[in-house]
Amino acid sequence: MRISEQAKQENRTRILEKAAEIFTVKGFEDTTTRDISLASGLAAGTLFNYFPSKETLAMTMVTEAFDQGREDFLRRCTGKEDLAEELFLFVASGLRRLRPLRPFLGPVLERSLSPFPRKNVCQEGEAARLGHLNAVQKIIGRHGFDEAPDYVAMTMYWSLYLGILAYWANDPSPNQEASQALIDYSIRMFVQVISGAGSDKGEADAG
Amino acid sequence: MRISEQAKQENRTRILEKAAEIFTVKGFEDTTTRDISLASGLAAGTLFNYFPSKETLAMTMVTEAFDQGREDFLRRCTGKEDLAEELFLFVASGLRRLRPLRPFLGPVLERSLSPFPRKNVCQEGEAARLGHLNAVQKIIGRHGFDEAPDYVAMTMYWSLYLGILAYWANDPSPNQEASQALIDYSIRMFVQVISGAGSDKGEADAG
DNA sequence: CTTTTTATATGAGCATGCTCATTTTTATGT
DNA sequence: ACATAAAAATGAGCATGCTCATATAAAAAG
Repeated sequence: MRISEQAKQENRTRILEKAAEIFTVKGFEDTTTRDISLASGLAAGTLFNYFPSKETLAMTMVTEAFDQGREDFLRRCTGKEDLAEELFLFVASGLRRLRPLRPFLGPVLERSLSPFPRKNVCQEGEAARLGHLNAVQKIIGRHGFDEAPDYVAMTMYWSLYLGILAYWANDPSPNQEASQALIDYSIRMFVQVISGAGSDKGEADAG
Repeated sequence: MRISEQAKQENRTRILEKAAEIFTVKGFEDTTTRDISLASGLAAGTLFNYFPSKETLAMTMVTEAFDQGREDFLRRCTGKEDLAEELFLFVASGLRRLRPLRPFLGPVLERSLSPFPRKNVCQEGEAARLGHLNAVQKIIGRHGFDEAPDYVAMTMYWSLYLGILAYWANDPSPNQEASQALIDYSIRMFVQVISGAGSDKGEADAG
């Protein structure tokens, strides 16, 4: 069978749309790939011609949200914010775009964004993480921290960011205000670290 | 069929031993529950009379390591450490006991310890987290922070701790020295937060 | 218009975590 | 000893993510 480029794009789009719909209603884990295929008018196996895994399919939406969030950020950023303010704006821009995906975000992010070592790393997940961290590094650079933060700082940033996502993903307060304090604290803490606060190592040595 | 209490305990122990062996060689994900059952001299289904899921089976080992780590900590703690030192000792004691499980720890901890919302929460995982956090609270209390840390502080702690575990789980340096810096920084950062450094909220408001 | 080539759709089928009706073994009561 | 009840072992079977040989439709070549 051969299909027009247009039909192919339409299939891909339809899969993403239907998947988002069903994920939202039934959750990520209770939605089967057969559900999605059939709802998209395709056979069970065909879905995997478009996305190599259920995880990648979901992460495609997340990655898109991340990208849009970054664009929003660039548009909203005035350049007059201090480092903490700018990071807050950056994180908030991302969350705003992730908002529609919130009902099924938990299991997806847990699998794909986690820094725990795994066998089959999801490509989209890696890309999302690197893209995000890269943007953070750029922001930091613009604020005059010439020496790039080391692995310690960036590892801590990612840990805190995942914590924010996890908390925010099931923050029951109407507009996720409860998450704001967490974001605020986390960012301020991170800024302190890369500002070199307490940068003498080995104070507590108890190995 | 009815089996002596002794035989039952022996089965349980054998399952745990064999599972650890095979996990270590093949990794968590490449080990099937059938592998474990057969190696333990049991039929495929029998394993699930002893552990409700593969995840719980693995987490049983993790929980045991956590518990032993806590005991070690109490034994090694002199009471003269400052807060950061004591927390460092606590974390190090846990890691020491987790060491044998390192080869297959990644996927297990990712699933079971993650704060991301999921449908089927693993009981052992919840217990491990609460036990750990509880111990941390106690340590903090002993150091004269009467008002218990709020959810923000404890959420941040857990985020940082998971980051430590993830980094440590595949830290290639001979004795995981590279993880020490991360632990050190993370703990010092946490101590700063609960010490009230920058406790005025809402400085960066960009929602 | 026919043939050939190529890209894609298809659904049977596999592996695996887990369930459950059934079978088997032990303990208890007489 | 024997019968009955309780507890645990068993393996067939299910759901589901994913693979792959095959079928099929469009495009290219003749």
